[in-house]
Amino acid sequence: MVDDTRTRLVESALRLLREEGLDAVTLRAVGDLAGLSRTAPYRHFTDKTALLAALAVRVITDLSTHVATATLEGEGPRDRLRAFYLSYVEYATTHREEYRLVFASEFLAGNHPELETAIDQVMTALGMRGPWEGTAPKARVMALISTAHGLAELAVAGQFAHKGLGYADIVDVLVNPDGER
Amino acid sequence: MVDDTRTRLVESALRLLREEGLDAVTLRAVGDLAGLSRTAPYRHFTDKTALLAALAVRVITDLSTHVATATLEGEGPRDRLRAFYLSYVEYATTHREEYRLVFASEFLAGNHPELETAIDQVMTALGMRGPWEGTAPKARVMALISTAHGLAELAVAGQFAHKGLGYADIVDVLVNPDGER
DNA sequence: AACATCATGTTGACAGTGTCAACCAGGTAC
DNA sequence: GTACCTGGTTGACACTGTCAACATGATGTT
Repeated sequence: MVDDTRTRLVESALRLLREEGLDAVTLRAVGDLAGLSRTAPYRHFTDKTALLAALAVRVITDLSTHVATATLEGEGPRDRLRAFYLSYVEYATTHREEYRLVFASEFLAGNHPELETAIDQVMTALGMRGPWEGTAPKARVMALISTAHGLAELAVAGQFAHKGLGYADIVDVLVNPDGER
Repeated sequence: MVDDTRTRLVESALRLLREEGLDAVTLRAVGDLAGLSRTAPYRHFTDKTALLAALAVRVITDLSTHVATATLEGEGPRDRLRAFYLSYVEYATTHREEYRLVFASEFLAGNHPELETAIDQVMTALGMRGPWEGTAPKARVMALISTAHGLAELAVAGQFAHKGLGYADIVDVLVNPDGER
């Protein structure tokens, strides 16, 4: 109740993003859907990109919990690694527009500390709960995230289906690099 | 000479992209810089995204040759793998805007077969010339590209520097996953 | 030679967009 | 009771992609 309209704005933006894609997330549309006026977001966000950043924080938190719970279900380290990759990519492909938003160029370039720290926290959380529980140095965590992210983006882009592959095939290679079976 | 103005338009767009960023690549600016009028691009491209797709093809070809030559210099398979990753990420970080363009959402979603096939060719070319020369099945090639791409995007986003790491540190982990030295 | 066609280019106009300035209500503080 | 801040509105602006209409020169056909 404290910041009701602010979250309502973010929620409206999320609905637009999900149902009509990123291009449909316009300040006017967000205001309309929230039952407010076109420039209402300016009372809660300095910028359009600030609104999108807040939205991205929401999305990345969802992604984080989805992956974290799925990863925990793995039994051995290899199982957990596979579960991590699979759940990450699964989320990305079933939430295409949202996933794209998180890594959209505006944030990569821009100064949105709010989002930066959220990404940070999620990354370390994933790394900690990941296959190398607790013992993972930073570089390993980043390698893990890098791979998952690249995988997710190419999967979303349809580069695997395009070649008669599923992303599970790529995950197989990643989990089992030497090809033993 | 055959299609002079078309390539001049692409070249103008590339200059704008490099010097002022993706947002500065507007149809009017491109036309101006090419000494033409605002809507001149419409005689050579159906869309703005079609122009950007042509530009992306140029960029991705550059990236391909850069990585291919660098990779060939590696001596053993591990050296070549490291050279591949390093040169890929190096290109991405020194050509940020261009690299982002190639993987911008419009193309990922859109129907630009021209670009799709260019990506295809480059991918297989890279895979073929990569560390598992010739013998690499499709899934391995895609795993390689996925990792390189994820690495590149996080590097461009500054997620490594942000933690006191260089991308070379991550490459170390990727090339030497078991941490032997 | 005369004419039609087409590729290439131009200007004018239009709907949308992010953004800002100005204004307005209502609650809070002194 | 008056000043002030917060959250909200409308009007306007510059800019964008895009289209329709028009010009013009080259090309080709008869």
